[in-house]
Amino acid sequence: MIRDARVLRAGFVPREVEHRDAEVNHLSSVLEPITNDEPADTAIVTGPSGAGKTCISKFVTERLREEVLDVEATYVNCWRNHTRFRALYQILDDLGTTIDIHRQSTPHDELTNRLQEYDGPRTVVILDEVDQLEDPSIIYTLHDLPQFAIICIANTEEELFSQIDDRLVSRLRSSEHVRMDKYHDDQLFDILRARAKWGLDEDVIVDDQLYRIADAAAGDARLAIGILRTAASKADRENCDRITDDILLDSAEDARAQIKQKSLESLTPHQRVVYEIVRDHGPIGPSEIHEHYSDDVDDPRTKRTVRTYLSKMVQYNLLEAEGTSRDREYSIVDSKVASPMG
DNA sequence: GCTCCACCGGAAATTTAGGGAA
DNA sequence: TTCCCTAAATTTCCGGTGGAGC
Repeated sequence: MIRDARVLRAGFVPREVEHRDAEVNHLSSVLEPITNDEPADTAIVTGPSGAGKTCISKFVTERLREEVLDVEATYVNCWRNHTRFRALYQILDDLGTTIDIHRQSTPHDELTNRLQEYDGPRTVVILDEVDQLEDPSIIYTLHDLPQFAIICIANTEEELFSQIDDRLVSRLRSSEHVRMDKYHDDQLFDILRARAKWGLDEDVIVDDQLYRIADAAAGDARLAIGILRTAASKADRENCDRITDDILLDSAEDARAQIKQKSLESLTPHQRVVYEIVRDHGPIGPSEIHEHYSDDVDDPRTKRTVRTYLSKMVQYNLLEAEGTSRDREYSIVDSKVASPMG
């Protein structure tokens, strides 16, 4: 029943982007100077999750590379590569200049030097989830090098600007800003129908079901496609020739759980223990968290380190904090959005 | 208004981990 | 193996914040 599984994967970039013509054209025009071997402006792409920020950024750069020979592109997920070293390493790795760079014994400056010395084709650097960078100075470094055009992707402008220093803020304010909104239900339906058409056999899923997925996903294309993918593979495993309503209902829950699971996998064992304490006992204050935590592990870290864990998990949207001082309490983020799938 | 105190988070110091060279 | 180097993680220290109780 699954014709082409790639189409249903999260990172898939389609040949045609639906309902984002204005944004695609806007971003293309910002990068346009590159086609004449001239430096391009930095672009900032903002919008809620699942609005298609990553998708159109990759789409536009891929199309650019089809049109022009001497253009490179590199994609950095700053959430996974949140240190300056890892982000720089990822870029240099894509450019093929990391042959003799080793993770542990190469100074930071060496990576910066490599970047400055780079004299290959002009390169578009997509910095996804850029507000997750621990040290945003990498934006500054790249911004100064005419060889690189940067696309900064973040949820909101405020989140991005709150992380970086004033000098850079004033520079970025003059950058081109592509704003994206959540998809409407009918737009999401079109996206799903296109994916179903290429990814699944005919009649595996009916329009009414696609509408219900669009409705349940509340404007989030990543979630919508995740639900479709989960439903298709579930039906495939169960040897059904079409997706039943029961399967669809289960898949909506599973797809949400999967997205959260991905975040949890990036936590260290100690961080995981802290998360589980908050999940089981929350809302709960920091002292109590540390007491439970010290009981649960053999070699507990200090309160200060646990505070760092907690603020990190708040940033990752796994936990939420209420109160500012002595009244502060942590609880897990409730991802159960009312689901109209039934 | 004052003091206490749990908590926050920045900065610097220290420890840990992992790779290369001799 | 041992020594040396560096990034990353952690700890130590500490000033700042803001409820709670008086």
